[in-house]
Amino acid sequence: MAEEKAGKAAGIAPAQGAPRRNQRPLSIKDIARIARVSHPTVSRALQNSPLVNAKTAEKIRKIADESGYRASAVARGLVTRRTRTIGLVVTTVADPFASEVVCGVEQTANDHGYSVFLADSHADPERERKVVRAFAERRVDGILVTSSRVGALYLPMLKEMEVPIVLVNDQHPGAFVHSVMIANFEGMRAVAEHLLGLGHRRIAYLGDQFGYQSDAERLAGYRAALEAAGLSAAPELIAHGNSKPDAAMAAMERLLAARPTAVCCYNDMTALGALRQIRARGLRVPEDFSVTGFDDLFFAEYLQPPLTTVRQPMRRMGQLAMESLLRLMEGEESVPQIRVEAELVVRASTGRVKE
Amino acid sequence: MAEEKAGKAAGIAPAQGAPRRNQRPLSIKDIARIARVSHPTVSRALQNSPLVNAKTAEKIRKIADESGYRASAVARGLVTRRTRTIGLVVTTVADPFASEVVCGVEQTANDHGYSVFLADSHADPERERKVVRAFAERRVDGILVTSSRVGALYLPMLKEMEVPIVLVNDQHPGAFVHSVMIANFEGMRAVAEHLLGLGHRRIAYLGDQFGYQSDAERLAGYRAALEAAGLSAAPELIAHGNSKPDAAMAAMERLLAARPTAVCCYNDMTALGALRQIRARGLRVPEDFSVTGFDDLFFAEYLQPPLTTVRQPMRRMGQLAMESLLRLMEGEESVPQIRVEAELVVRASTGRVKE
DNA sequence: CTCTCGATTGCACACGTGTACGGCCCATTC
DNA sequence: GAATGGGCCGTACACGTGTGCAATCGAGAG
Repeated sequence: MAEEKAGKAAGIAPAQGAPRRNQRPLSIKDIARIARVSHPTVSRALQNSPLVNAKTAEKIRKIADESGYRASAVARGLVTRRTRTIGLVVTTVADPFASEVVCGVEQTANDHGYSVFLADSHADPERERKVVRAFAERRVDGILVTSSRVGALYLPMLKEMEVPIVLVNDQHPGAFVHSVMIANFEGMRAVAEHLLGLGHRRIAYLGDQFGYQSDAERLAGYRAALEAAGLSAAPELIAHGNSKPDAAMAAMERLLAARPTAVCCYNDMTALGALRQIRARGLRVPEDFSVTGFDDLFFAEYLQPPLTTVRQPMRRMGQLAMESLLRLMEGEESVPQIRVEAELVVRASTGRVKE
Repeated sequence: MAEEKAGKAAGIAPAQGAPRRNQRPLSIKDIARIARVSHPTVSRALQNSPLVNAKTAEKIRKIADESGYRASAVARGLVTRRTRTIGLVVTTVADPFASEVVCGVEQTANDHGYSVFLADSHADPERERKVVRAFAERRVDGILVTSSRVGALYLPMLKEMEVPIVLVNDQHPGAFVHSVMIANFEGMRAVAEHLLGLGHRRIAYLGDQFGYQSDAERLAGYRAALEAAGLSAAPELIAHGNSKPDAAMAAMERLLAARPTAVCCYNDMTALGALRQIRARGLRVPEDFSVTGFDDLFFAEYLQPPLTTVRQPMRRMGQLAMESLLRLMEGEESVPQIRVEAELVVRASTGRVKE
């Protein structure tokens, strides 16, 4: 374990200046005093209201700009009842899929003048309670969830605060919320068909036990492909991990006992573990065994061999989700559910079945 | 106190209709009316102030709890001048290193009642301006930066808002801020020594042109190891990318012309690209060529072969940074700079030099 | 019985911004 | 010359919470 130690900085003087602790930022009233007008006039001028004389408005804006005045979003939020703030929940930012979505969300949020509160739920009920409480107290205008493990009692809590909610890649049966989803069924069916086309007949499925709707749909896509080829998905060819590589290794070990020649993984993280286990068994990829992923995370094309997978436009999905949320926050009624196409990306981790 | 009827003259219950758009959350005054006390008493009761009678305080808390009251952090922030909010800047959340740090930061921030505003700078000056402006308007209590590409004029802008700042893994010469850093020099020296110990003599360095301080320190560590072994770092054995795999591929191609037998990469992302280029040249790792990384990102041990690298406790570093920021925000004067030890992790991507 | 003091509680502000409303000044119109 | 009206600006609130201060009440002390 790494230990930290205090750097022996040259001198005890972190003193960078005067005690500026009580220095408060200047307010609209300070600007008003300088410009010799009342503060409402300043307020209007800064909003480019047509109610103020063009000349004085210009003067006021100049003063505000030169003095480095920054309007308090806090005070404004209090009176307008809109904070221009959203809450973004993820299971963990450390997951590459979530990171990409967060990136897309943050970008479009900022482009529209919204700031985002980030919260990690870690799939921990206690922490989820705190997140909901925090968002409620912060008076966020909307909520966006990318947590794939939203608990049954979690969403209702969110619901309580009477604010629009958008989910990414998760849709509970009877959900009261909007969502942006990937075409799970079609995507997984496409990889399975790809493997069938390469001659594979014993194809395994390695899912995510916490994948809920997503896992169910992908599994269904896998099943559909097999059945269309006149095969049936044998129970011993199906196992579940938790989207972490080490759990995938364990699950893959069980699957190998059933002698498959290929495996469809729930996502790329799972494929990472599967690949390792397969190699540990002395099998070569793709000569002896084929592996597929889902997501097309940044590392997929840099693996050895590069991973055949299904691409999700993750950043774009974050953007779409945020755009839906923006419309909902504007009061629009008919914001549609969004379904994004998945794209099969064939690389070198899949090959013709060995004779 | 006079009992006020909350209902309007029309007397129609607003609880039914779909348009709950104007439904405002209940305030401290609503609770006060129900409890038949004044609102300051409610305020004090909810703060567990000893100034209110234990019985009434209990009653008030019960009412607040049952009615689902949530204190407005917005209003509180306005009057107390402290929002209990921090701004977190990253170059991009989509980078695994940043994600891990963010995770650590968010966790400890929330544990201390702080919410975090996340902002992506994307190393874009225009976007950086907007981030600073947003944080200033939101009246954040502190700022945390994990952007490895902080521009020269970016930090001064941050400085303007008179708020404590903590940097992670970046330290500008003459910096006015606090920071948490990894032992870049020692870490890179350790991997270089490891390669020297395996008999390598022509060892290349593949850096990050935007790594600034970090790159300079790691390069220095590499140099120090070579010189201690009586070697000198030839210029043709040094190249720079930008921490993205494809740029690393291009840089690695140039390096290979100098016929090295091993390469020290600035970080794991760089190693990803280097590995691919090396293989494209028909070289086997580690039989023909050795590769090392830095960071120990989640995928490092799942690469084929598993990557020898230097571990950074990224999440812990985020935690430490947040803890420093907390102390600074509490007004502590003597918060030390923090330096974290790096740990060499030897795996299979490095081997004895080929005869 | 009166005075004093401590325990509670309410009143009146403040925080920084937005906005309905009224008032002033000046030009135009009859 | 007076009435009208529009442009511009200030006054007076409101938003929801925190806090200094005064007021009230009851009990114990003298």
